[in-house]
Amino acid sequence: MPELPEVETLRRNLEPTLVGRRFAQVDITLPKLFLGLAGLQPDDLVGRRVERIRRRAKLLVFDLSEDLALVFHLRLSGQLVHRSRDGVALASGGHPVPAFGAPLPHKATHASFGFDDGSVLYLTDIRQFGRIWLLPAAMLRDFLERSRLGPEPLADAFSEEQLRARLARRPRAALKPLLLDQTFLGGVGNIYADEIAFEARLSPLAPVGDLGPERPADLYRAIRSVLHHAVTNGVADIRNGRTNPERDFPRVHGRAGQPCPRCGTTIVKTHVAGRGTYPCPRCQGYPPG
DNA sequence: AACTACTCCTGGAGGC
DNA sequence: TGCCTCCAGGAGTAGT
Repeated sequence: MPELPEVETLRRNLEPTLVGRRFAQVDITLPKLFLGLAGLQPDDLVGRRVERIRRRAKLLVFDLSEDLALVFHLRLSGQLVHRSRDGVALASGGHPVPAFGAPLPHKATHASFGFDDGSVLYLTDIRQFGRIWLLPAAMLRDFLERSRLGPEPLADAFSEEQLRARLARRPRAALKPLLLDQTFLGGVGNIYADEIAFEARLSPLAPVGDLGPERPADLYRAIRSVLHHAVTNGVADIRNGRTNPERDFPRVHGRAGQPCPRCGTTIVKTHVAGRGTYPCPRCQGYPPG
């Protein structure tokens, strides 16, 4: 599930509660989700301290003492919950099912990390697609480069000019598949791709080479504003594809049959790149032609 | 290079 | 109630 805003929110939540803590005990109950590089095993975490928590695209990266790194990818349904020795919620984030306040471990809790203060970090992942990598810090750069992730859309270094240059390299690609391509841009997933296309008033099927001179600027502003808004004001709240009608976000994703918040036209559901896609036919000129 | 289809999984929703 | 199908916020791989 979690896309850039959810992972960034999780990172900000965990930072104050985990940095400085030492691993005391590690329990991996679903072995396939743990990938130790250079022969590292889960128990190699014990005694290591969390020095820093970073994010790259949808990856959550723990820099550890003694030159190790622990990397999480929550994929579709992973969540992390950090609880104190007494079971008090310290921090949580990721996929909201099961509810963050539910008893832990849940039957889908596949890894737990105990710390020196008695607190525990639980990884719960119903669909088992999430992964954890433990690797030497010296391998982290290669590890990240191998996935060829595109630029960080919220970084200062990500400019409109950079976006234009990257669009120019893929002129025949349709907008939504390009936004989902992690080598084009790091961190956008299915919900935010729809929200960005809506904000920019662009069809998810529009070939980006046909946007004309002005629209890339709209797209750039939409990428920045949609992701920034989500990180700042709280993230998407969806349960199994159903939008929570109490919230104004997402504005179009999951809202087939509801009126467009801009023009009132009924939002439709279609499939683009094999993913459920929700455009406003009028605002976004969908379908084209 | 750039599509699609299939794969890894579980579980909730809705049709009958 | 049960059974069935479809769908779900990701991404790697294989085929065309």
